Amino acid sequence: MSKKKGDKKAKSGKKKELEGLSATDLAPAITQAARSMRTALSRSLGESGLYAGQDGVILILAEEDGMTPGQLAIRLGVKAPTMTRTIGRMEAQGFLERRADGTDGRLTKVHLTEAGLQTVEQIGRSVSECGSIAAKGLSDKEIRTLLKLLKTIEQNLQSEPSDDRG
Amino acid sequence: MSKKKGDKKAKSGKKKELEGLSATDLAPAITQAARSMRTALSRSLGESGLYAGQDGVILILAEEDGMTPGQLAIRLGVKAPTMTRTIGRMEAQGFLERRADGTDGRLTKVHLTEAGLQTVEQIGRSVSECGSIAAKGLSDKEIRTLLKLLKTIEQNLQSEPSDDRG
DNA sequence: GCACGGAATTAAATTGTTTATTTAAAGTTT
DNA sequence: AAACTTTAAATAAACAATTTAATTCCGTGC
Repeated sequence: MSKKKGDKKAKSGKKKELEGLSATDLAPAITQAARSMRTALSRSLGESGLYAGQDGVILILAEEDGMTPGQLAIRLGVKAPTMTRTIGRMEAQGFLERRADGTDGRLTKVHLTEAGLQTVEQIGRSVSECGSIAAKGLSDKEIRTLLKLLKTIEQNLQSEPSDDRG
Repeated sequence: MSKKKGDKKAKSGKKKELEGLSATDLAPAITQAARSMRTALSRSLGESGLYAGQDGVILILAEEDGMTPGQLAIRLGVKAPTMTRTIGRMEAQGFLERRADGTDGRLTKVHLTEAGLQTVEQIGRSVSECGSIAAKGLSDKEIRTLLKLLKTIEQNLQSEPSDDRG
């Protein structure tokens, strides 16, 4: 077993369910867990007038103000267009504002407003609280294991951008 | 809050608050993993003309045809309106069809069409493949651990409506 | 006959992706 | 140095998923 490294593809004509015996359940499991997490976070975030997906922007900006949309997108793992629109909404909501970069005309710098700054603590609390609720009953070690596993599969998925046919 | 990275208060846990030292990262980690998974699945599914989120409907219907939208929603862990919309689209795409229940006028039964039936195998392959890609480098035991942890946090989140407003 | 409850749907808001367009800096050629 | 080409960043548009709140429709019960 464990033909992990030097893997040859499709060595047998059968269904070879060996590898997929558990991995098949991975996609549904992650999807559901993320949905639940998103819903919980969304609820908690709602008190500050934010939607799930906006929290990360403020948190990152609170650490380093004046980042560009592109940088934010990379940090948050979303595509640039998503970030553009989210920033637009958050600007309309008054949490942040865009400023043109004086040096490079292509760049846009995103800055937290006073209202945005005031949400930082609440957001941190919401995210932390959701994580704690989700992790209830799990040991510290288990949480770290989960985090590590999650990071691994994320890297696996991102290093395979497209399905190589053949 | 001074829970920065590198904060070395990770002594062997005794207090409950210490659990939160890593749990804070849980929400972002799951969110991102799910995003990557969704993107990968979406790509793989695209070959059959389906979108991520539609696959589960067909898979469930393939096991038990004629379920109601409400039942499907519960099985897939989404809310009823989501299912209504997804079913509507899939019906327009020709993968399934709605039929009124003769006995109870409130119910709608969802049935797979011939075209829908033909996608079942491909979907199974896509889901399985994505799981395998995501799980690359992980042992069987690790995958099972991940699955178990995921299920735990999902149950934790769903049993806690988080309605504690004070 | 009328009120209540459940199932499905509609409405409105947002995130997310892919594809395509605009704008500005940088590089290349003449 | 000027004009053209290429690249990079931000954005716009189209498509889908998801949620909550409100509405419609139907069956059951008072």
